Amino acid sequence: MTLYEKIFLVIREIPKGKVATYGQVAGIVKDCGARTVGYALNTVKEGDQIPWYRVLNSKGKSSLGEEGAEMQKAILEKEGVLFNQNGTVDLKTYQWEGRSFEEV
DNA sequence: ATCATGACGTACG
DNA sequence: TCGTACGCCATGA
Repeated sequence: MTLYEKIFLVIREIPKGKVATYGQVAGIVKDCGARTVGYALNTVKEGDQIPWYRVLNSKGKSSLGEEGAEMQKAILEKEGVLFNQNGTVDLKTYQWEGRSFEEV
């Protein structure tokens, strides 16, 4: 199993209506840094069934461009995640309490 | 095997 | 408080 697979497995565990940060995922999948998580998501294809939109940076905002961010925002709102005026997510409210990779 | 790159994070000015 | 600089690790050429 590659590191990406691990990352994807963890991200798939993010429940609907919750979000996680790159750093958090990196912490769960300890064999990598935050950048690797983002890089992994970048390689995700559309048919991979990965809820990439539930992963935000430490600011609680999408790291994509404006366009991607808006799309992501739309999807998340559809799942019940509310955004602030500045387009960020309230992490202390919606951040997923991820378990260790071992539990998965 | 090496070089350059990328959806991040933290420290410092 | 905001902006910039540097470090992190795995992947693809």
